Amino acid sequence: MNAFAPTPECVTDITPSGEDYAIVKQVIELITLDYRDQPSLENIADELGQSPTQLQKVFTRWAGLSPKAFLQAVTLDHAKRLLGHEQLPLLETSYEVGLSGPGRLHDLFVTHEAMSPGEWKAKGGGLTIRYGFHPSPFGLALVMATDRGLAGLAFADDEGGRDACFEDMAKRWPNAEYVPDQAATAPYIARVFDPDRWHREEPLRVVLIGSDFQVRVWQSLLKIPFGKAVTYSDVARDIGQPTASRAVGAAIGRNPISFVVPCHRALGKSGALTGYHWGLTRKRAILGWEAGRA
DNA sequence: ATTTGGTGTTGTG
DNA sequence: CACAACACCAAAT
Repeated sequence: MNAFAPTPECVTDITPSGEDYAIVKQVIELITLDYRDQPSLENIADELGQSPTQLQKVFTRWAGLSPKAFLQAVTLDHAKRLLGHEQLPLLETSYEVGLSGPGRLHDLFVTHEAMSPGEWKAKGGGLTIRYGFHPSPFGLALVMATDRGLAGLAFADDEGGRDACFEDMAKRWPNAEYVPDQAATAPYIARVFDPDRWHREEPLRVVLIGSDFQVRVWQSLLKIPFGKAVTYSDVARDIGQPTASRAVGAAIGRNPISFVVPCHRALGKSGALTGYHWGLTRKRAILGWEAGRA
């Protein structure tokens, strides 16, 4: 059960226990399934065998958003609104708005640097990657870092999912050396999920380790302003390969630094939420979380 | 509503 | 070096 790594005790406990996450997850699933019926808090609590007040409290603490607000935020209508409340905003224009609009919340102030082609070909050879598991608002998170910055962020579904999660990440750079080091990764977690620190403090350094094409796609995602979304074909157009939307989808799916590189802000052309490497439920949750803070 | 055909890149043999 | 697999999309049933 707990054979993989010692449970983190150095972590600041702003996050709910795994149990809470499990409950919240059910709530989210229920809401997103039945949002058409606009279920009341009572209905939901009934369905899950919880008391309404308790449920309200847990959910709000977890998401910074009441269940009611979340319900509204998460309808398809919301997803479509993200794409642009006027006509479909082409990526260019949303960049304009995102970059030049006064006081507009831009994205995380992330400075990114890609690895050189040589380093990429080495598949992580000669690279030391420190990693650790930490609780996060969206479940247990696996953080990976090199001395040049944050390299990977993934989500594990439950305790048993740790190994699978680590495998999934580690096979991306098979020749790297992996060292468990909670102390090194803890600072990243603290910053990444605290929106107040995104633009004031010094920028977050990340390293994008991937093929040339993938890196271009990820850089394009980083330009999407907070609280906005784009379609896969928008991204394809932005990187100068307008017919490559499918390839873009594949590349987005391999994004190693989830949440930081906002792959959750990529939607299908109709505004429908399409896939997510760590589960559609989590994608909805993240979008809802952002909607509550926009 | 569903199906079908055209896509670019990547991982595998 | 070919080939199947993809978090897609538009056009034709």
